Amino acid sequence: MEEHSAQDNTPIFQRIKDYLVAEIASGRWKEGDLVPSEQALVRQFGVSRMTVNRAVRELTAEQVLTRRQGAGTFVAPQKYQATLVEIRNIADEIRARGHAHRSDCRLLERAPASEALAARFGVAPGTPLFHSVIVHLEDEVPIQVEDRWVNPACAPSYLEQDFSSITPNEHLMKAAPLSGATYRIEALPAPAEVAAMLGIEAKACCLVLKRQTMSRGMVATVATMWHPGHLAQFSGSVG
Amino acid sequence: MEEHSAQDNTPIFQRIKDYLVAEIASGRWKEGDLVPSEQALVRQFGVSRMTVNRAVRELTAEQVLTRRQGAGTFVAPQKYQATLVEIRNIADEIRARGHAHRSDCRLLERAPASEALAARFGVAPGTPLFHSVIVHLEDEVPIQVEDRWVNPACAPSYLEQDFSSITPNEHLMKAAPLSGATYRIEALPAPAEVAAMLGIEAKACCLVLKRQTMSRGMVATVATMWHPGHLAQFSGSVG
DNA sequence: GAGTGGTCTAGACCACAAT
DNA sequence: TTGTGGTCTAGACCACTCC
Repeated sequence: MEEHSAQDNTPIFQRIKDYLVAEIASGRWKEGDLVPSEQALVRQFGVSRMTVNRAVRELTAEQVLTRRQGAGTFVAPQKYQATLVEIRNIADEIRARGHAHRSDCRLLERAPASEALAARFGVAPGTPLFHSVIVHLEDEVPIQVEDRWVNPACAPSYLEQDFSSITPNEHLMKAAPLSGATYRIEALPAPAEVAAMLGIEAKACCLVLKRQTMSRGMVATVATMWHPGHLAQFSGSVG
Repeated sequence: MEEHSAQDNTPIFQRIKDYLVAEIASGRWKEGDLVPSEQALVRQFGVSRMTVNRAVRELTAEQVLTRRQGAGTFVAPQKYQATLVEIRNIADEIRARGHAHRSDCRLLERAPASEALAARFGVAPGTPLFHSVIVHLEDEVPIQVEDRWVNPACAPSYLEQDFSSITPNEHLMKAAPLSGATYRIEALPAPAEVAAMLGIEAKACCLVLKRQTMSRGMVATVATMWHPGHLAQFSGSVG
C-alpha cells in the first residue's frame, strides 16, 4: 500500500512523465544521455515498476526517449526538424472562420480516363470515370476550384449527388472508407479556365493541392484544388 | 501461469489490438458502436485485465477508439478529414533524394528591427536583430532562398557561424531548444531580388514557407523560404 | 447497485546487452 | 553474470455512468 502524497490527483505515471520531460527541457539531460533505469525510478518515486514502465513507454511512443533492451533508456535525438501542416477540408475551414460556404458545381460527368489518369487509377485508358469541377465560395468569394476524378467502383452513386448541399469529400467518406492518401502542394500559374472561375488573372500565382486517396486497395479519387495565391494559405503549428 | 498459445510470439496486447482494428476495418463495428468492455475481452482472450487495458488504451491514444469512464468504449468517429503535410529541412530533404546540398550565404548582418519585425519578436523597433539570406542549391541548382531574422537573445553567436558548413536550422537547434513553431504556406510571385537568386523570372510563381519558432518563451526566429514553383513541392501521406 | 473505465501494486519470466 | 527493457498476472481501490 502506498500513500500517494495526497492532494495532487495527477496520476503518478503522469508525474513521472512530467519529471522526465522537465529534466530534458531544462537541458540537464541532453540528447543521447542515459536516463535512469526503471529500477532506479522505482526507487526514486517509491512506486511499482508497472507505473514507471508506463511513463517511460509512453514517452518512448512520443519520441521523447528511445529504449534498447538490455542497454537502457536514452534521450531521443533532436526532434526531427520536420513539421506537419494541417490541411482541412475547405467547407470545414470556411465555417471554422465563421464565414458562409457555398459550392457551385460547374461540371459533373462521366468521362473516359486519359492515359495519365488511367495510370494513376490503375485502369485501362478509356475506362469511364466520374469527373466533377466545383467552385467553393467563402462569403460569395471564389476561394477554391476543386477538379476531381472518382473511381466509379468506389463511389457508384457519385453522379447522383447534389454537390451544392454536400461536398464531394463528405460523400466519398461515407461511400468509401478511406485507407490512405498522398498529398502534394505546389505553386503554379492559373490556367485560363481556372482563372476565370476564381476571378483572377490567367497565370496568376495559385496554391495548388493535389490529393490522391485510396480505399480498399484501389485509388478512389484524384483531386486537384486550386486556390488564389493571395487568398489561400495552409498553416499549422507544433509544440 | 498462462499458456500463451505458443509459437506466435507477437505480444498478446498486440494481438488484441489487431483483433479490434480488424473488426472495425471489416465494417462489422461501425463508427460510434459500443466495443466489448475490458471485462468481456478479458474473458474472450483469457488474459489479465492489464493486458486488455493496454491494448484498448493504446488504440484510444491512436484515436481508433474513444472511451468514457462509466459508459464504455466506442469506435471513434471518422478520422478528421485533415491531413498533415510534412515539411523537412531543406538540407535533409536534398540529401534524402541522394543529391548534393550546398549553401551559399549571401548576407549575414546585424540590423535594426523594422516596425513589423519588432512586433513579431516582441521587442522595440530599432532593436538589433541578426539577419541572414542564404541560397540552398541542389546539385548546384538554386532551390530555396532562406531569408531569416534571429533574436540575438536566443542565438548570440549566430553571426559567427559558417553557414556554408552548417545550416541555420542546425545551429539554432543547438543554441536554442525549440519549444514551438507556427507555419504558413503561400503561393506568391517572386520579388526581383529573390528571382535573381533563384535564377527565375521576376513575378514567377513561388511556393513560400513562412515559419516562426519559439524558444524559452521568446520568438527565436522568423524565416521566409522561397522555392521556385516549378521545382518545389511539399508532399505527405496518411494511412 | 451494477458495470464501466482509470489507475496502481508486487510480484514474475523472458530476451537481450554489456562485461 | 548482472542489469536492462518487454511483457504479463491477479488481484485492488477509485470515480464515473446508467438504470
